[in-house]
Amino acid sequence: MSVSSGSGERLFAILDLFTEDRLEWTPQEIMTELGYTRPTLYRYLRTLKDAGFLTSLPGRGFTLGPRVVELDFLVRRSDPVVEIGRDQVEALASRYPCSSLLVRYYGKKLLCVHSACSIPDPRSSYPRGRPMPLARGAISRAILANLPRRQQKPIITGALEDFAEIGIGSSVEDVLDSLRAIRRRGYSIAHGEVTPGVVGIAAPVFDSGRLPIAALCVTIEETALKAQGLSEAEVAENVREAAVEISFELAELQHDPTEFNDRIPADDRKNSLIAQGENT
Amino acid sequence: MSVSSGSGERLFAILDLFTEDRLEWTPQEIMTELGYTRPTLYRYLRTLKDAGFLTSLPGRGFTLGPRVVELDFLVRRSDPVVEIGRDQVEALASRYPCSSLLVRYYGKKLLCVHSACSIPDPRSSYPRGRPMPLARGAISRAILANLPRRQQKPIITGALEDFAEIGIGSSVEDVLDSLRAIRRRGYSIAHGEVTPGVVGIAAPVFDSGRLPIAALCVTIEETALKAQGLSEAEVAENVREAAVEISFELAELQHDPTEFNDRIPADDRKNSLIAQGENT
DNA sequence: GCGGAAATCTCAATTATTGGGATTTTTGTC
DNA sequence: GACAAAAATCCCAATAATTGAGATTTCCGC
Repeated sequence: MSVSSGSGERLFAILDLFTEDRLEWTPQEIMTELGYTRPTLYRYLRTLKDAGFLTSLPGRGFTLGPRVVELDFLVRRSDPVVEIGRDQVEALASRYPCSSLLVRYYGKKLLCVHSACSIPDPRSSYPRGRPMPLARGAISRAILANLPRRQQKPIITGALEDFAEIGIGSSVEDVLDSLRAIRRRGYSIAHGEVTPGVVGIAAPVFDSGRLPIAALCVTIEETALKAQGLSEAEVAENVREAAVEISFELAELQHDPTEFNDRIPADDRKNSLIAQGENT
Repeated sequence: MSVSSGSGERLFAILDLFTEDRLEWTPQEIMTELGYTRPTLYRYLRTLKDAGFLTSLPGRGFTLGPRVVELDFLVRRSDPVVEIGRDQVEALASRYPCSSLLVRYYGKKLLCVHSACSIPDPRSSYPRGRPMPLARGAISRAILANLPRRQQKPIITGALEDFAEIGIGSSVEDVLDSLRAIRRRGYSIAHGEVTPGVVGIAAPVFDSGRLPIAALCVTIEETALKAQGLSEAEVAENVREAAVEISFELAELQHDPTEFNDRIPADDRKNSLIAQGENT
């Protein structure tokens, strides 16, 4: 679809090399990886460095640079979901021995945008910025269950095995039924789908157009739940309410945007939501 | 010096439009601001959007996108100063009723890379990613005092009025003297330079090459200091020690880099430090 | 200070970017 | 649901900017 040309995209291709398991690249490595010629690559690197997106480590090559940090600050400021959700996230974390996350739905990806943690050594850590797959876990389903059919279908068929394995359903229709139930209930629960022994409890956050744009989630050790004499349903109800509160405040904001000089990003109507963040 | 051409730079010029007081831009506004033609601009916007650096708000134009968030996550992972300093920052915040910051020195800018706060409504808030000027405040001087002469000179002459106003010195030589004292003492203190009534106490963090790459800082209300019966020197001593500890752990890391698969960004030897982050 | 590697420069060829204007898609309104 | 205005995209020839081979300079470790 996208013609994949343009020197801009070749610039960004360099940034795309930097991943969680590879945070440093030497020019030589980039050259062989992307096949750019030497002068060209160095020109690109220079541009990226001047812009602050890369910074050179003395003998080791390049890493991501300070401009990224600066921009993230601006993003935090411009995202009402973060602004509004922060309090709820922290409230949940202090109420239960858990880590609680606010995860935004960006087209094809889930991205944690805020998190808090009230236990010493969390086994599954999802700090801001860490992407998560759109096919596993409570968060995933909280979102998925509330998408319009049109969008559910391709995702489900694309990850049918996953759903079967989890026990959500083995046919598309089965899965849809399960999702319908989740939608009605207002929250989703997952047992050890991401981390063994950890329960995930998530509820959707809606924009004023009834579309799910994020999910609020609490992850808590199964043992901790028992130790505290808590029922999953009880926690879930709190998560749901908190998510509803966030949705409500978001809607309020949109009707009276003076409070916040911004609005929820939502892309082309086609996708009903933002459709970007491709890595390839 | 930089020839300021290249379509890459014109792409980044669009990102540079987004600032703290202007988080949304419509294509029209960008066109008139940067003077790009319509098809070109839309092409650029598309590239930026596909890369996830921008996202379109339905009727309102564009904002910064999720890719920024994702990249910041990677930066946090790759920056040992953050990784190591986090604990010290939080320890200071919990010891005093203050906000404590870890600020990195990026060539011409100071950028907060981590902060913690232990008071309800901090009057001067410096969360991660917010840049600060290189000519005012305790942080500034903690860094400046420990730079090699070569680098001090231009900065001092460039902001002589500021220094005079603060009372650091009215001639370059005076300022240098003051800085020498600060260097010897190991920390710097500023009274209400950034926010009236708030004291800033900062100490430098060094990389293994003896160059200041960051500063640890505690900002505390003058009244709070008194109320707690604390002396500035006492707090300062703790800040200094914490900063020394960070420097020490950093040096350790560099000698045995196996613990952390990364190292401190430090640019061309010319500048002894990272020299980028230009906005223009 | 020397030698090898890394980064930058020069400049002509060429390719990919540009932009005027038509066209299509989207959005808001009736 | 349909209409008009605005927004975004498409088309394609002209052209200006990017590209890359190789020479040259700078950097870095010894």
